Amino acid sequence: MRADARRNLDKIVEAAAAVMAERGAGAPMELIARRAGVGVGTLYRRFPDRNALIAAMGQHYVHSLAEALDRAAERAPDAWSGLREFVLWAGDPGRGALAAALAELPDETFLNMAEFARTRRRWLERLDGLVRRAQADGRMRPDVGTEDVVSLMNLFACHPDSLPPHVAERPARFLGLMLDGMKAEAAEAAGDGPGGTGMVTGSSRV
Amino acid sequence: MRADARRNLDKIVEAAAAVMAERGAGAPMELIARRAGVGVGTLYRRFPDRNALIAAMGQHYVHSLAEALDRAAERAPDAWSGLREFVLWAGDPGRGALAAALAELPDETFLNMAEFARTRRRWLERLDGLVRRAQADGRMRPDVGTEDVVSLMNLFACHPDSLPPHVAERPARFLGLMLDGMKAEAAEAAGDGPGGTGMVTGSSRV
DNA sequence: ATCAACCGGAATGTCGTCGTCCACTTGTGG
DNA sequence: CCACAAGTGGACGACGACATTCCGGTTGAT
Repeated sequence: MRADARRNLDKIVEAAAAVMAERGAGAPMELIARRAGVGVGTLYRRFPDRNALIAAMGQHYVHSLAEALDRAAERAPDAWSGLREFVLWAGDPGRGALAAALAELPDETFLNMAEFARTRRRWLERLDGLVRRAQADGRMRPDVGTEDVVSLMNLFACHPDSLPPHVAERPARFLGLMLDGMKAEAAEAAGDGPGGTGMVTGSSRV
Repeated sequence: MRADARRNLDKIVEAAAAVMAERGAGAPMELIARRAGVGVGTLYRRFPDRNALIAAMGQHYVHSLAEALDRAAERAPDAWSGLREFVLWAGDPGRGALAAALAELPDETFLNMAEFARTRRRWLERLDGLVRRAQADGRMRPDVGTEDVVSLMNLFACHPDSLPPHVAERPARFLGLMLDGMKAEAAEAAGDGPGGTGMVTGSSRV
């Protein structure tokens, strides 16, 4: 691979991440190309179609999640604070938009992404461990679960443009409110809870 | 106005409300027409452009909000439960999408909508009263305010298609979590709160 | 019975985006 | 320094999704 080609590839990946974060998976290819300072032709030679590009983004994304979780877990004084910090970080719309993009991807795209799946699973397991610890510590309600944390993280995972302005401006406020709602102290007195029969069971996004 | 024309008008209004609720303000006019069992021509004769249609929807919407609030307030045993019930009702994405549609409207559209503004103000005042009462009762944290309640209500006010599936399926779970986070018991121990210096001050949607 | 009001939806025009293609430029090995 | 394979950019044709117009046919009211 020629040196300039390599450089362009890097620029494209970077630009794609940025553009998709702010406009979603459907962002015009030309926008991405321009942001990378490159012609559409170049973009299409590297990634034959949009899905190829998104898939490449996915690798990055899931790795960064796993890393962030580990970091939060080891730095925080206890499981619950670690969880809180992580959710606040990961729930930022800019990051979430990429998750949304990945979720829109047709399944075929993932056929040969074994590593992706592996990383994802490991990450989920660690998250689950953290949740259990927080609950064991008596800091977190027992009637919310790992799935809820994941949901929370992905709550605002859509194009920032389609988020109500209140949220786009201060996502952390709402995430914080929900985290407060997950604290042990906030457990319902009677039938006043988050309104469900336990866990959210749908498939998650990330 | 001829009887059949009148009938069609009603059908259009009803269909527009339904379609906009599920597809946002930008929903194809033809879709609305078809849902109403009417040709696009008819739709355009009644409402010269999309904004006219949205404005008409707005009247309905704000009235229904005001009514619902009154209902909740008088039926609930106390201010906090009334608030909770109202938010759960009003925060449903189907309803919220119309609010989003209204918010997208260019300002000129509202020039001659004095009644709209009046109803809106009255509604906001009552909501504020309810919040104060809930706080006075010691059921609601003092560091969240009316604006937050409104934000909450409009949190999921966007086209359901662009909501993460988790949310679209169970909006009440997340609303419930946030409401729990607003309860007095969930107040932060120290710097652990919803992450802000008080109220959200941006302009609200409804 | 008459006719103005009303209707449906085909037709037209616009817009934004995709993905291809090729004439031109540039890095690199000899 | 050269020759040429590798790489580049962006004009271009095709497309699909929509808004809006227009008019021949239909229907309610008198």
